[in-house]
Amino acid sequence: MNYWLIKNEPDCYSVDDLKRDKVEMWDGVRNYQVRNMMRDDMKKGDLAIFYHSNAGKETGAVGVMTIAKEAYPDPTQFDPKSEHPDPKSDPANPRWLAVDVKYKKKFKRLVSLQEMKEVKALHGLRILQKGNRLSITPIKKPEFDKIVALSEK
DNA sequence: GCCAACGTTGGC
DNA sequence: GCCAACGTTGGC
Repeated sequence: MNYWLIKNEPDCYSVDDLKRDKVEMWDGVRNYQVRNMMRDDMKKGDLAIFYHSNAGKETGAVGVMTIAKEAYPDPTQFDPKSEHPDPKSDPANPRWLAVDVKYKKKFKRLVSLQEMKEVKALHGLRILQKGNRLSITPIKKPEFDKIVALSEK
């Protein structure tokens, strides 16, 4: 059982959108480190914190989702009309992967980035480190639990 | 909107 | 295989 932090710009797709849709294909990942983690380490049933990035005062952890389907070829890489087509990807050996995520819950309140920075137990989070740009990062169970606990305060 | 950090690209 | 240029990310 692994734990993750998955970030996204809420203008693009927010926790409210996931609440409405219940299950969503998490596509558009075009970073090799993230792809490798999806391929090698993401298992069905894993839990993930939903994090809103680039959202001003609303930046932070907003909810929980589960991995509903393990990595499979991301169809958007072959769609010229998608946001991130990759003409160099070979359909016989797709370069990019997607997973399905399922809505679990929306936090009663935002756990802001600033608040997470002030909590010692969360200092190991890669999301808090300068220059971190990975859209999906592994976290530890105590970190996951701490963020959930903060949301219930 | 600015800018620092980082990944990717492509010329050599 | 190096590295400068470029594009993107994301906090502020």
